[in-house]
Amino acid sequence: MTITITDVARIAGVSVATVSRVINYPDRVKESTRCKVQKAMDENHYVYNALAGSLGKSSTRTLGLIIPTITNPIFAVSTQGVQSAAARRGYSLLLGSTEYDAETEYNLVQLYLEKQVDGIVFSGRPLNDRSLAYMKSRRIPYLFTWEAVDDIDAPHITFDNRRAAKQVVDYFVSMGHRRIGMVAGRFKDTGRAYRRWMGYKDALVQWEIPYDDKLVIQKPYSVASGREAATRLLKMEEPPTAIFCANDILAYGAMAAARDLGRRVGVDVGIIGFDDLEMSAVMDPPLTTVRIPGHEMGTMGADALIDMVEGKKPETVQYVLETDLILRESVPRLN
Amino acid sequence: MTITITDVARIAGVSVATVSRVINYPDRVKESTRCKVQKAMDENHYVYNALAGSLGKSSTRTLGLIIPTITNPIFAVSTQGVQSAAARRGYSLLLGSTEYDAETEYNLVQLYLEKQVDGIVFSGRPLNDRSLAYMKSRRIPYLFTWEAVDDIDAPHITFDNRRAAKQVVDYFVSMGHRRIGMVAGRFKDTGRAYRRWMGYKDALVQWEIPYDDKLVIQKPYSVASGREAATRLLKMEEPPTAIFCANDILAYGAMAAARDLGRRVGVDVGIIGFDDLEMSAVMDPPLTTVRIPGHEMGTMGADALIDMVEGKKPETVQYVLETDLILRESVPRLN
DNA sequence: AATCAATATGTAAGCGTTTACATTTAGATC
DNA sequence: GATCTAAATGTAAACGCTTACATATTGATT
Repeated sequence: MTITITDVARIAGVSVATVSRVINYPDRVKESTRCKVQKAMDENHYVYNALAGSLGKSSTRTLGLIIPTITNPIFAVSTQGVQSAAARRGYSLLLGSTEYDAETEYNLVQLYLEKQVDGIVFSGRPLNDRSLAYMKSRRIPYLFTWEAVDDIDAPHITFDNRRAAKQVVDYFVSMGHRRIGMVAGRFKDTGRAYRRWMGYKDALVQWEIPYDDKLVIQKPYSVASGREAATRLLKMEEPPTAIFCANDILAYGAMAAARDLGRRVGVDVGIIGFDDLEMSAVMDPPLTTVRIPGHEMGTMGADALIDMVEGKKPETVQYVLETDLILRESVPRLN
Repeated sequence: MTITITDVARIAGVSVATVSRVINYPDRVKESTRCKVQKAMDENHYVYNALAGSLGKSSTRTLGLIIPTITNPIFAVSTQGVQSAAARRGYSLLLGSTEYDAETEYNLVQLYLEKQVDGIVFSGRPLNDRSLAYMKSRRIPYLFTWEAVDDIDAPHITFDNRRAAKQVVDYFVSMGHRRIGMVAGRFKDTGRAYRRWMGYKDALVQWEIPYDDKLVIQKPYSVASGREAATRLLKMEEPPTAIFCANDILAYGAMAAARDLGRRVGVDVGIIGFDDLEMSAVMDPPLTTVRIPGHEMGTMGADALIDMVEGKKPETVQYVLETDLILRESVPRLN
């Protein structure tokens, strides 16, 4: 029923090896026969079977990418980076999300290995130590993005979550804020959430502001939980004048919370986010936030991984990309 | 180097067929031998080779999904739907985006076919007639989401873009608006954009409002272009009192444009979006928009496709899901 | 103990490629 | 035209699994 390389060979009157060559190394076959074969393929609507092909070669020219969730637009941009860089070099992408679940992540790793991907890009530290152990036991390359993973001997392309978070709080302080709350991500979900909290604390230490437990609320990343958390903070007897949200999604929720309570963002209360999503610039007021190199991180990650796959580069790429605090109008200067 | 089914068989002292059976049909092998084999697999860190497996069976248990872009969050939600429904039934997903380019789409289809996917979910009508012809020439099932494709004999799971758009304009009219602009998507990019424009016109006809060319601007979907287009509309000598944006992303831009020009959304000018993204509820003011069944469309699409793949259902699923106009505060009542 | 039907396992031929190696062909050199 | 080298093509053995079919084992039934 389906036509194979063998059929094409028969029709064109050549051997299967020759057909395989016109597919893989066209310039190793004489032009006249190449045309004959090409014609036979076209006329019979031959479709290459990549499964069989990869079984013969060692490689599938496929990368696996693991992200927390596709639902947060920020992972869409890094994913697009990985995808486009991979495509540019002739690789395709297997995409999977963990939804912050360690077991799901492990299954994903296993699936990828079974599907014989040539390499895996992780977004952040693996949630599951088994995932890592599994990877190490195999011989395929992998790397980390989104978060440095110091204790693991693998390359990473990342940015400094802790430092970026500290800069946020530094800025609040420079605007006269001393009582600063934080809507953090859940530390058990991601190391990034934890690092950003560390950065928050670093700044407090530097500016000699006592750490207050009640000012920090861990929440999953969603608009609704940002709203809840910020509502709680703003309703305290002694509410913060500024709130650092661990990502823009949470910040949007926090802005809504402030409005609900009649506090004007950028006038009565300061809010800063993290990620610089496309929408942040058109919030009312425009949201001050940390721009992270999502797309770049993706492309560099894919490129570095492919280099490893193809044995081109040393295995110790350790890039730390720059972040920028984008100043907009969501932070008032306190008299 | 890598350990295969043959190694496992040798170690466990059984035949390869038996090993294959413990992998695929565990209950067809006696418990004692199953344990022996399992042990041999575990101790030697055997990893199943899905490539070789699929070559033997007919199926890869993999679906291909084609979306316009991963960058618009609304496709993230339908993608997540497809993904989760597929996973639930033991299928994995190959994800690719066309970026609204016909050639890219065709390449994607070709890639999927080469990778032997069991079926393909399209998001909207194929941009490229060759894609479609190609699909038809193969024997693998496919279906459409996001948009009915009447002239193609394939199932679809969709919603009525035209009707939903008409309801938007109906609502504007019911609030006293007669001069209504539209920031539309580009008709050449998607049929959905065109359909929504048709719905806009349907309403104008019904309410006997003359169609004015200058009130409709086609733009690619981005915040920036929404802002541009709305700016242009609002700066007209006789500006619209209401603007229908073909998606929420454009609407966010339009809201910013209104603010830039000192027009209060929901008071001086009405804006309605389309998609009901998570953020729309926390815009200032909260954005009135059309909620579409993105997640449901995804899950139903995947389920229907898998049914087809597995030969379970008639091939003529034609679901039209419901949309809802979510009334919030971005539309003023005109005196 | 013989018979029979399940049940469990083994044998070996695919699945559609790739590729090392062998063979043929072509073109250049004398 | 004989010789040699390089280029073009062919042969056949992998790659790691599945599965139809054959064979062996088991246990119930008589």
